[in-house]
Amino acid sequence: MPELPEVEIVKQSLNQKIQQKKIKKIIIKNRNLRFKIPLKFEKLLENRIVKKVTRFSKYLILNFSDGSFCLIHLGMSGTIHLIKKNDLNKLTNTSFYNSPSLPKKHNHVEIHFKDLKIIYNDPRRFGFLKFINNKQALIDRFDHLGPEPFFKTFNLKYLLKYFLNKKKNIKSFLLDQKFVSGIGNIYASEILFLSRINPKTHAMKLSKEECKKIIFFSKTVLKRAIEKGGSSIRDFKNISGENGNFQKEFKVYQRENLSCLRNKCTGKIKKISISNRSTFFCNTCQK
DNA sequence: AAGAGGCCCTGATAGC
DNA sequence: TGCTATCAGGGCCTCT
Repeated sequence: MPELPEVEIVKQSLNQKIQQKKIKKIIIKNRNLRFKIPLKFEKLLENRIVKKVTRFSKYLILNFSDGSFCLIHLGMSGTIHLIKKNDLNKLTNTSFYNSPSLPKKHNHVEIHFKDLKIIYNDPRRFGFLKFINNKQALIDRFDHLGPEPFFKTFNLKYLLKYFLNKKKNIKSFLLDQKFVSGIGNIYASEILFLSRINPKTHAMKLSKEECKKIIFFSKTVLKRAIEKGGSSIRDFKNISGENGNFQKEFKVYQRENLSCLRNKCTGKIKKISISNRSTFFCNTCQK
């Protein structure tokens, strides 16, 4: 599901709801996520106060008031759901929650606060949660990740140096989190379409101008997607159950055999596989 | 040592 | 109440 824009949407909506709140209880229904959740996890989180929620790349980060953290990665199919305790609950002291959009299966982790809880749901279990002791450990955990497209360090000099003698195709580089972090399979195709670059182009063959376009459109596409609340294909929703809208602006993703949307281009969108990931492009204007 | 490919897992859909 | 194959927003690991 989630590339950088979708995780950013989750971060923003979580921040409005759980900032400065204390974790009352953790309930784990299934520990077997991407990495097994250790038995001590509940004790490590309970009674900590969420100072704020931040994000790096596709990782959500609960920042606790004592300087520790909890990483949340949503993998391919993870979602987070906010459940408010119903007012009725306060009166009757039952455990009735108001939960219109909560899936029936795969609700693996519950984080309870005083008046609400958030639930981590993940059918494929490619995501994970991990407690991190301190700032240095967090920095170490992200050590292998390249800059986000928004960073100043994601610039022409960086690309030209990185692509020197690199035969790998540009589509794979956009998905390579060591090179640039936060872009996933949807936005990689969209960025290359806007840059008019064929996804199979060897990185070392890219001109200076093409590198500039990649930098520019990486920033603008992700920024626009965030403004539109992310992309909702299949099941992405924000934590209140609302869809994003960027999928309505897809130029190539999931548009196989449809006409190219570029002004005056008469091409059709093709779907190919690159490193086992579907890749969409116009073979007329992305030569 | 860069780069390709497999694998972790469930669910939706298409084709037979 | 059909089966089977294919594909899906990610990232880590192994092999060459």
